[in-house]
Amino acid sequence: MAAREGKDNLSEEEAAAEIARLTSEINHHDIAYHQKDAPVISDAEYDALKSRLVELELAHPELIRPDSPSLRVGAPPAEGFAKVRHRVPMLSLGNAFSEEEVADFVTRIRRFLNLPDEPVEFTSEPKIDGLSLSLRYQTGKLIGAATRGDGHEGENVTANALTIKEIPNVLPLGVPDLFEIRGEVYMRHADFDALNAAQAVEGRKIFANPRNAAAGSLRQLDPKITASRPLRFFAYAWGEVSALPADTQAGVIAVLGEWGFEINPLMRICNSVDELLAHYRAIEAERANLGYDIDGVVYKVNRLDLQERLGFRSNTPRWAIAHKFPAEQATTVLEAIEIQVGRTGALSPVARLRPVTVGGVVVSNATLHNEDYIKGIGADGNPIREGRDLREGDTVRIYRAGDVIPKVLDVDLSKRPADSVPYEFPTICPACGSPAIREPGEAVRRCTGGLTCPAQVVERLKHFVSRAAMDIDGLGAKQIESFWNLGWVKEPADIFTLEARFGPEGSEPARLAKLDGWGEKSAVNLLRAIRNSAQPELGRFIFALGIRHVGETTARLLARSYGSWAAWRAAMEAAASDENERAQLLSIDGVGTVLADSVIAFFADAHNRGALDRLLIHMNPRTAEQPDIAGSPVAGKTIVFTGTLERMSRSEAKARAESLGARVSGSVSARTDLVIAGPGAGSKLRKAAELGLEVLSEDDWIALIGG
DNA sequence: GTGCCTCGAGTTCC
DNA sequence: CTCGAGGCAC
Repeated sequence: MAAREGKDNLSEEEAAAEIARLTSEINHHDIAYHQKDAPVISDAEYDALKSRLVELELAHPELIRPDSPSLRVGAPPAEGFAKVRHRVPMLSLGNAFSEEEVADFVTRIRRFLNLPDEPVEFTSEPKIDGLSLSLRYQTGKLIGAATRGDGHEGENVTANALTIKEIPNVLPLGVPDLFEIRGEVYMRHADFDALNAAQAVEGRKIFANPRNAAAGSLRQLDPKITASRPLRFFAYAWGEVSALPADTQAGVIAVLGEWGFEINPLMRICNSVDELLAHYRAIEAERANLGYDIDGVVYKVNRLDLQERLGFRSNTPRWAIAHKFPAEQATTVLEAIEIQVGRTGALSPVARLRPVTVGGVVVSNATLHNEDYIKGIGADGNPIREGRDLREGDTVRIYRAGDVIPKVLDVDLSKRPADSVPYEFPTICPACGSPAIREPGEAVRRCTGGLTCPAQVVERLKHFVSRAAMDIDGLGAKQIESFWNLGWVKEPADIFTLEARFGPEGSEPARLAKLDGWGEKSAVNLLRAIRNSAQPELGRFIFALGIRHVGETTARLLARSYGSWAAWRAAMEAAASDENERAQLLSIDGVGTVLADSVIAFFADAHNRGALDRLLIHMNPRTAEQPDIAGSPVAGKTIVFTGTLERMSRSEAKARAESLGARVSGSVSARTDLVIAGPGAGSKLRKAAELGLEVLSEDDWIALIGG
């Protein structure tokens, strides 16, 4: 190994010692900076430590420690923005596109809160079409600004936010110690036009719309450029806070106005669906005169205690919804219908369109969902659009669903070419030629090729490395595609043997670095990221396996229920022949027969087991983290609710129990720890008595969990 | 069996 | 983002 000394001429031992020293020093400063907010060295000194570490790691990749600060999220390379984790996620809102959906939203809330008749108060305000930003104030000073990103992790744009005039750098005395304010950065029409005119004069980029201009301006690496752009900010929400200055949505927002933020003047309080809809129509009528873009109206439950009770679904709050304006439409020609094969073998038709601008974006592809959608048939077998099947050559109306996803709305039959023929959906897989079968009652036609179908295998590999699964930096769909074509990666385990294939200890220079688009640095980074991914969260790992019916949420549910990989795998393999084990799987609230059988079949398959064995040589999924259960009286217990709950709805009770670390099951068994029975409880209560289980009334339960 | 409510799997463009 | 379908309550 002497030949592999770095260009700094340090020996392996010396380099290792220095890396260890740098690591501990940087960790120390990270803590000082992030947790105590009291840096003890200058940023420049800190950066010097970091770059020395990276330099050593580049020279001695074999010495990179899995806990190296250079790998840490939030400590990125100099280019681009640092990542910031949102302590309170920045979720998106559910959407309503019709008055019925708004009425459903209100009904749902009343039902959840168990207030079928009483009015619930809502705020209603325009939905600004900009980009959301979270501003963190500590003792009244702006200490950080982050974009939404994926909702959990955004980009640190503090330096840029500081240049926006409508964002105060300091709040008045007496504000809570910690206050995260959230709102929308946007650009007014007049400012946008002036900016584009100036850009044109200078021969610079013209922005397609105010939203893009605002986004582009905020994400400038040079804050001076951001400062020169006419950005504005409306405050409308908050994230992590040490105290709240009011107990209603409208009350808190009004206080934000007193603190110096711009708040939207069109916010109103509404007491009924009719009032919400009236306000929606009023805003829609004013839309063209506002001077800035909006794309709908947002309704929120006004009382914060009710918001808290309503809580969150996996990705959206239950207490708010965005009522969207109808989407812009455009007409173009459907030039061809092509078929893509997904990881489950699903054949998905995609429309190739003559490019057309819709809502400021050029669209050339659109999803067609499935066979029936092309035929114009709905799920119930009835035509959605009588006689409106889609044919190549047709003139079609398209729109962007939610202003994002292009969709075909319908056909202009008057423009249909005389020689057009109905589209024939293929019955063999275009990727491998195997028969493509449509199960009775299903909408999707699937390739039966399984592992012999190259399209399915590649898509599964892409899924394995995808963001929500293993999330390996530098290894995305494109890289998987090229490694597959080279024959380097045929199954997940191969990802972990890439290192042996092309260095750093193999051939010199690395074979990877010779490929188009790869340099030595990116190769080293990739290998490091792969090594760094060897201990994934169990839930992510289960999701990565790509078992049918097991998505992100279910994977986490399984991880939480079984705790460790070994326990889960053993249980799933046993469940094939052990009825008790299968019953235990089915007893998990949210797991039914289809899901259970899919998982059991996955583990019964010899090829899958072999691929797992090969993969697990290289990795070790982490045992699932339990929810925050400090002081929780029900942590780790299995709970069953039965009968009618009178003080909260069943879904609310379930959500509360889970947030306290309990496992909510749908059926009573010997493994049940606690049964909460309301009036009208029947068979489950009897069974609980037979088994001698602890049974609580709803009042006891509420007392137990503390209100 | 029916009617929610959620989740999974597919998709676009930048 | 939408659609289809799984899971569960009624």
